[in-house]
Amino acid sequence: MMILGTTIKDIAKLAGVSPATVSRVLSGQTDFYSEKTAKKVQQAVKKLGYRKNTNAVELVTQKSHVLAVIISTIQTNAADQIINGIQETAIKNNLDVIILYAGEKNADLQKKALKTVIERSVMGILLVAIDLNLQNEALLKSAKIPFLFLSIGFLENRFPFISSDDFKVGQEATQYLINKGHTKIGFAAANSESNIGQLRLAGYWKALSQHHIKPKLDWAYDGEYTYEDGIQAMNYYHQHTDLTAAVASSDLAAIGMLNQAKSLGIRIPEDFAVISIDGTFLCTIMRPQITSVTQVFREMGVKGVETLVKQTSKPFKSLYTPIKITERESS
Amino acid sequence: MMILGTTIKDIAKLAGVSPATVSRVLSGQTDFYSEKTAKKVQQAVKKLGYRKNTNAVELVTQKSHVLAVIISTIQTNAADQIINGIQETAIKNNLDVIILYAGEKNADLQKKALKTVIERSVMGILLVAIDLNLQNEALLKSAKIPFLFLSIGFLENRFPFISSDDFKVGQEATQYLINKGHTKIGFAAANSESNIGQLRLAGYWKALSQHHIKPKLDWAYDGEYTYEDGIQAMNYYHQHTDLTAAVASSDLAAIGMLNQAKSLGIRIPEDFAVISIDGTFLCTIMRPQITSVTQVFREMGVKGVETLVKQTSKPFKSLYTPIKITERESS
DNA sequence: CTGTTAGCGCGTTCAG
DNA sequence: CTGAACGCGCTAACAG
Repeated sequence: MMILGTTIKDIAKLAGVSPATVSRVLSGQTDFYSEKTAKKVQQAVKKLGYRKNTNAVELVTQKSHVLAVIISTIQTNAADQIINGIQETAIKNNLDVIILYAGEKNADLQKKALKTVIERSVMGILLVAIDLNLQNEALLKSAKIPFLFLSIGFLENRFPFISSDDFKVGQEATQYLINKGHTKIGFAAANSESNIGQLRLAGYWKALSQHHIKPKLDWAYDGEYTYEDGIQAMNYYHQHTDLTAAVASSDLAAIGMLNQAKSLGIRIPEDFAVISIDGTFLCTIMRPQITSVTQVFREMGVKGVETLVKQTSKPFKSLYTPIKITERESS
Repeated sequence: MMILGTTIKDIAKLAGVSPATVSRVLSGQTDFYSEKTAKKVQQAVKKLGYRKNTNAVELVTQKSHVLAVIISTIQTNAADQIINGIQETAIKNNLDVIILYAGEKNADLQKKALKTVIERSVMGILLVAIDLNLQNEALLKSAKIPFLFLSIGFLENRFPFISSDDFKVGQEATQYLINKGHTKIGFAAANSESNIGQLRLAGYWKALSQHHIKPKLDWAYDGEYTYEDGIQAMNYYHQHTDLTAAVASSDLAAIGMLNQAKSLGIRIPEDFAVISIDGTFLCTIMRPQITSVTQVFREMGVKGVETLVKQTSKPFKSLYTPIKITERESS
């Protein structure tokens, strides 16, 4: 239920001017009205408690200042960092930000979120860690609203994105462990069905092969970034392999590995080294602190908004943000 | 920039009917049109790729199906649970949810978020862990939009809210430690300037006094729910007190205490017991796992939406959600 | 069952 | 500098 408020007509009447004049004053069009009328209008506004009707404004102007962020369920604060970057940059550009949750692998929720923002004709859409199904891809494209994927990359530039180079992520993580003297290196919670997972695995294999290491098939343990997947991976490694180190596909997965290692009496990093992918605050509050391939999530958000704002008619160029190894205590 | 799409007029023309009929078909008003016309309309829609203009709809109907959630960046672990509850319940009630970040103690950001949702005349506003300043309180009230605070309570029913009973939170946490045999009990990162902090402290003192324990002034160590505050509290306790246990005002603060204890060679729980307030997943991934006063954040979200939906003209009744002690390894 | 008319609140011509 | 008139896209009221 919407409560009808005072309109520019009401305040026009009270101020003794026309609605058009009120509109000019309120939308801050300098030099199109006299000081005197401006004051009259502002007094009337204060008295009646006017509030703008954005629906009407956007309907007539055919423009929106709203930037929509569609996000999948947050498990770590990676998304928090991205959102902080988005928010800050949006403010600089005079944009309002609305965030919609699309759940996790829930096509219906995704669709609902997409429809919501499309039907409101937002000025742009940022998709954070969203894995769209085909139908929703079509929906997104048909809307003709500028959009950009964040923290998720695509092959062959299927969609514009800003993310880490996940091949390099896998490669550098593995290279780091090799440099530490390891030769039997796993990849835990690899998520091999996703683009990201495949790219990281490819990087992992590349690094191994560069050092003439032949990975066994079960060195890559599948999973989905979760704490539980980390636990299971460590369990499996312990029972079935002689690995001495592993890359974990997320901070949370790494924590699962650490905890399970402790349960099994495996010392980290003496018996087993772990490097995680993400580098959120979780890495620093764990003991041992977790070495990570650190992604610059905040920067993804910043760059994402900037790209959308500078948007011309030509398509976006996708962009890789830098990664770095942050050495801590788990390796 | 908004791209003009096809309107009901366009599809009306193609289908050979009037815009009103198109509107009826599209808004699913059953029994107000024939099968035949419905089909004609739907074909035209498919061909032209129509998408609804929600601004126009809301402008004319004076109604919105959008529920706005304003959220602060603090407590983001808990906020996830609240949002899940909100989202799920919103879907059941055919509501769209938009989330706005209001930063942390940032009056300008708060104001911006409030204005954004107010000027869009959302059907309701849920404020999650938001501490409004006076000016923004006035803004919120003046909007005449139903609202509700979540996870934050007020004295004297100044605003409607759904939260844990923070007096009880402080009292039961303390009582738990007393039951464990402790008599020298601190309260870390107490946040004594906030309503919540004061209520919890009051509960803490009550529990102590019920057992004839006279707390020293410096047993309550101030702070703001953060990891760093937890570290500092433990440091202080170690240097200046002979406490054997403490309540931590958040899971993150508790983690800070645990880590600092480890650095100082203090064993948890043998030398020092900790119970944290919140009970998010952080408690279970730490080693030792952290005993907590567990709040039902998800339920706050569910109840919040339900309350807003059932809203009549009379004011909300505020509501306490249950708490429980979840014993783990830190005590 | 369907078309016509009117108007939601606002910004924007176009005259004055 | 200001007002009158128009229309954004849509639904609701009222006829037919």
